Amino acid sequence: MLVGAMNTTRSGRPALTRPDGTALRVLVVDDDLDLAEVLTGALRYEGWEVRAAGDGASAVAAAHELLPDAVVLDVMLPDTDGFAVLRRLHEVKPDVCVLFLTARDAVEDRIAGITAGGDDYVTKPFSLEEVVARLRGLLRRAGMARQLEEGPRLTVGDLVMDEEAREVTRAGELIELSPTEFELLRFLMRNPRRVLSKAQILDRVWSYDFGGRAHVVELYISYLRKKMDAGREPMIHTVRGSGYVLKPVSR
Amino acid sequence: MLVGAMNTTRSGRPALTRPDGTALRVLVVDDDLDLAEVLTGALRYEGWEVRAAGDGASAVAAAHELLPDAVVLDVMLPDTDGFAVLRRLHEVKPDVCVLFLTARDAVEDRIAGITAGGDDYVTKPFSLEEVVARLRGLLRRAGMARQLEEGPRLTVGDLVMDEEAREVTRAGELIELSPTEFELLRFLMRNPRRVLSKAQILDRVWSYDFGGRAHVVELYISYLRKKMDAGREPMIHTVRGSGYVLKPVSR
DNA sequence: CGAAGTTCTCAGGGACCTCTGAGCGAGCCT
DNA sequence: AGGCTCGCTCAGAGGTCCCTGAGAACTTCG
Repeated sequence: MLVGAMNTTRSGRPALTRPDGTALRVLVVDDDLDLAEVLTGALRYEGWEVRAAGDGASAVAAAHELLPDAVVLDVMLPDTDGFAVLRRLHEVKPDVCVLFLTARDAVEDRIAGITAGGDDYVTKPFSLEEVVARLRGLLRRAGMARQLEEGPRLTVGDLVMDEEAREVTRAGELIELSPTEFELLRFLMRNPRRVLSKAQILDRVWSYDFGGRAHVVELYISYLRKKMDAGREPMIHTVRGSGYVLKPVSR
Repeated sequence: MLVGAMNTTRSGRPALTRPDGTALRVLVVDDDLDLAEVLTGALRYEGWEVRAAGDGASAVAAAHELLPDAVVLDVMLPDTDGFAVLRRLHEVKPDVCVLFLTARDAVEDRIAGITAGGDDYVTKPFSLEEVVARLRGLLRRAGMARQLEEGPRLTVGDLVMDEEAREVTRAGELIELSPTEFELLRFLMRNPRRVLSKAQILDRVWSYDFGGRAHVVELYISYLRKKMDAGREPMIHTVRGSGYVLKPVSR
């Protein structure tokens, strides 16, 4: 397979790109360097151009250089608060999308209003899948992202996921999923025909501070199978010793 | 699907545009920078071109550059009062629409006199849904807005809302709603088939200074259900862990 | 000034979700 | 085949999320 001519993610999936076909630019702002590192890696994996900053001042400086399409912004920063940074960022680039990171307890507090513009937020601890999904949603709605293949729906064989309505159907039949089941399936559907290890799944779908064991993944795969593969040709396959694959039914 | 060619809101809804198809231009004038930021974000989210100014002098200057179709104008400004600014604005652009922001106990007489010309006002603290709705109404009545799709009524399945008459019917049957219930339903109807989190709903429907808990949203959803879903196929669905969706009944 | 309506707080209870533990079966190796 | 590892599933504890009734504070209106 030839890549290089086309904008692709490191995972081989087609990337969301800017209208001119270049990579989307994202700025990550968090004073927790480990977390910033993880986020940066995950977003690069999506095929985006990423820069990181550790405080409000360097965030504004970086924004001047990068002119990012989106910013992932920790509300609690050492030097300034989210509102101030947001204002400065909007001065630099008025149409930038913002995804806020916030502690769970702070939600009721000050976030109300910040996100009112159509921006979004996730509460710590979050899963990488969630951050990526929210960011994709923001960029898509902002019209900054040009779709190469996928629409707001994810499709694998007769399995269809509407991320906005949080609805999943198989062969037209509605499948009800719990939040964790939904995120697990989303991760699988975004990586069809690819074996995903239990460790990979844990890293992506579960919160970064989850200490649990791989057994949970087996359990949730089991739940998913019961709900979507029951009485049908199975789409989720076990690769013993390696992990799981989601495949459209072969014919 | 290609976006960008067409004028759409960041929410994906079709936008109100100027007769020539370009984005409507709005000027926000308020010395509370946080509030101005929130308003700016919310109006951009509607697909409009927005600029902000913090005092009367810079408002007039910005108006010269932007030539706005509408102005959101705080009556209390640090340098001059709103009425003086209004006169200057009318010199710059005689047909501009004005939405006043005013404290609840402000002298309603003078406001009434000014708004008699067709302009409108909202009292602080307000909800973003209300500001957006008033502004849409103003622009529509002034003939500045070209309708792309929606008229003054919103329709989801057999549920119909006439925004101007403040009337809601389901299957032709009139449903009486309190002001808050009405705004909540309006927000839901403007985002059908889309899961809205309680935080999002709070941000849009409740006043920006409302410190209450997400619990209120549950309560009002409960009220709405009692009034519009009672004895019928339900249209409001709970998505546990995520929020609520409004969906037309069949499929 | 009383009555009706509206908004919000509080608390109980129920439904659902997540994860643990254990038993069992299936595959793999020698 | 036997023994081992790996994966599947059941059952259930504990926790979280959500719904709803009751009522207090406030506003509006007659």
